[in-house]
Amino acid sequence: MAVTLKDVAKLAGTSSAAVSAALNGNTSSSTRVSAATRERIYAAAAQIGYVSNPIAKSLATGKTGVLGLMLPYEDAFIDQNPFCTTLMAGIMREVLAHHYNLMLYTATSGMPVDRAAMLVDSRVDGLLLVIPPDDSAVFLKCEKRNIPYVSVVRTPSEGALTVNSDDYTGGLLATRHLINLGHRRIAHMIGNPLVSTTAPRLRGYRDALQEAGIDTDSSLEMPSGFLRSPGYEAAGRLMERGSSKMPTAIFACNDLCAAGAIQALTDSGVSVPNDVAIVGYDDTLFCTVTQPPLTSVRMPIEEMGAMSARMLMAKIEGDFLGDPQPVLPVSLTIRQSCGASSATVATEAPSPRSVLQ
Amino acid sequence: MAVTLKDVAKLAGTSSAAVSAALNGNTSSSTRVSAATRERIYAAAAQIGYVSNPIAKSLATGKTGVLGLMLPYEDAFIDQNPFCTTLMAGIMREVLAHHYNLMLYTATSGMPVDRAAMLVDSRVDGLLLVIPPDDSAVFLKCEKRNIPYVSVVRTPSEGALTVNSDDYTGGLLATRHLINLGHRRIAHMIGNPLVSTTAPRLRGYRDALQEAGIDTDSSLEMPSGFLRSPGYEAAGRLMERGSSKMPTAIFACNDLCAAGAIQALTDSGVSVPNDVAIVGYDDTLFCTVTQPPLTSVRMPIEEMGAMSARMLMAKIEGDFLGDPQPVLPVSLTIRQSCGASSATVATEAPSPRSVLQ
DNA sequence: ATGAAAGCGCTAACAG
DNA sequence: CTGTTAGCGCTTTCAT
Repeated sequence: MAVTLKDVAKLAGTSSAAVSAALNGNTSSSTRVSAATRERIYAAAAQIGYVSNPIAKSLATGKTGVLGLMLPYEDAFIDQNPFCTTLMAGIMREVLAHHYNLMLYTATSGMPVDRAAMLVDSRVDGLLLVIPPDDSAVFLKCEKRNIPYVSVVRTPSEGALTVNSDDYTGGLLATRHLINLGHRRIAHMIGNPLVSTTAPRLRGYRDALQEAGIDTDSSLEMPSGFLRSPGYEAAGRLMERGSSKMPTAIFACNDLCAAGAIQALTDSGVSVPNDVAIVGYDDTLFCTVTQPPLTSVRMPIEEMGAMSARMLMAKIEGDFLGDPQPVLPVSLTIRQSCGASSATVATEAPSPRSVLQ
Repeated sequence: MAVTLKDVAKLAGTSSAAVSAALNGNTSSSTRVSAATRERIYAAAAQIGYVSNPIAKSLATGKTGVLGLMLPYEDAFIDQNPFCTTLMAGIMREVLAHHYNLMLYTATSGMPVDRAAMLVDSRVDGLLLVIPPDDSAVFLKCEKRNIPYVSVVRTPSEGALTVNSDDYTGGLLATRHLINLGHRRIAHMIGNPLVSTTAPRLRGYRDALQEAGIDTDSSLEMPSGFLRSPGYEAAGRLMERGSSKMPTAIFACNDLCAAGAIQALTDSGVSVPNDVAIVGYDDTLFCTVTQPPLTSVRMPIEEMGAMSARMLMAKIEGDFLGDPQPVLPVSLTIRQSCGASSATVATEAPSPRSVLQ
């Protein structure tokens, strides 16, 4: 059916080994094939429209040139949180640049081991794990079958390759910004304790308060989740405290949650930023659509994707050298939701290990 | 290195053929293996932790169980337009349910044929093409190498499998809604003539005007693109017309564009919806964040993804039966941006062929 | 019901 | 520099 190496060899009057060598550039040291036969091979291949069969190649070499991307849950895309998608853009760019391909998987957190095993199969040379739960069965499978992997957004553990952004500094920047604007009663809407970014951001929040000599108040640390409606509800609970105990500022775990809070406050006639200032996290497109536009902590999501892909490919090819657990820097994009002069961007130098604090 | 069929066979005291048959359920008619040997095989496989090698299987069978997903451009994710990502959610759901896998490709529209050829390789059983340009080299390759494919969002052509939503009716619904609210001077912000959804939506807009006896005014049909800033600028140009000639309503090509328009109008002290009413398209999360919340045409994006995946898998397996060119129904989600009573959802029965008009 | 053997299309040793 | 020969791990006739 399909035209194979052998067909090319026959037409070029040579062996399939020669064709293989010619079409792959070179094998080890020399070029193996002479310029003359190479030309004949090229001509023959072009004439009958030969296309290499990567499956056969993979079986012979044991390499597939494919990375697996394991997303945290089946609806990873649908919540319209741009994290996964922006990450993928960065990953795709590197993957294509290095002539790899990407295979997509999604995992439910409670995935049984045997299902995880199916994913970790011979079709991929390595795996990119996005926000994997710490008890993921996939880790076991990878270790056992010796498959290289890189985790994106996961508390670094001994020997593992991980890519994170500096959540601790993010919490610090957001909270300091509010403190610098004169706020003393600052609430923090906490995302999800099971996600590894939650704890360091909370520490950053607390440390910023402490720096400023402000006592932490655990009733101001509100679990709220990463979506819009929990942000709306959490802000509602805040308002029930009465004006004397109500915070004058909120540091929300992400932009969606912040947008919900803005809505709740506005609906109740509380002015943002005059009565309550708000900082979001992720610096997504939502920040420019909310009224007022949202000040937000920015992390280099696309670069995180790109870096994780580069690390994985280097690991696969055995020439991995750099930092096995990079922590990428964050910054603060200032808009109108805190009443500060806008269009300013405060950048922070990377503090490589602060995520571990 | 890895444990193979042969290892299992040896341990179970049988042949690799028997193991293959046992582990794959059944071959043709009978079960081939007796219950006794089957038990031994299962036990042996479990004992040494056998995992099938899909690469070898693919080479032997000529099937990979992998669909290729070709996205329209390299930054398909990064513009934060949820179309691609929501589509992928639908695709993934079906793909996983049918025990297929998904491989990701992105294509620049001007991709040369040889690069297209690389993508259309033996690693996939079929291709899902998202918003492919009509001159895409991929079509040629697929036809030539006889690889099944389904295009999502593309003008149906003879014999091709395509999935579309009813853009014509979408344009009709949006425009009629504005007309019913008393508007006569209605602008349409046009997305991109190269994208196949643009023309039918424009036709819907024009036909709705005609139905109502309103003359079309080409100066009100403004090219604007799918992003926020062109929407902002287009609204600016509209306002330069002076209040007597300025439209009282806008039908925008998508939500992002509509959000930009809202911003421009609000910035100039023009009230939405009191002075100008706006309808968006896509009914994304942005609709609930804008001020006022945006009335928008909704299309079943996730279902479009799911359907395209199902069609492709059926085609691959040779049992494709249904409509080769389905056109999915759209509806109108009414919020506050037109001044109509909100929380109403006008639904339209599917008009299967109207996209072709 | 079962085992032997012949591939799937390619690469990698090995002789020449 | 080049052709021959084994496989990679699996499925699939074909005898038995």
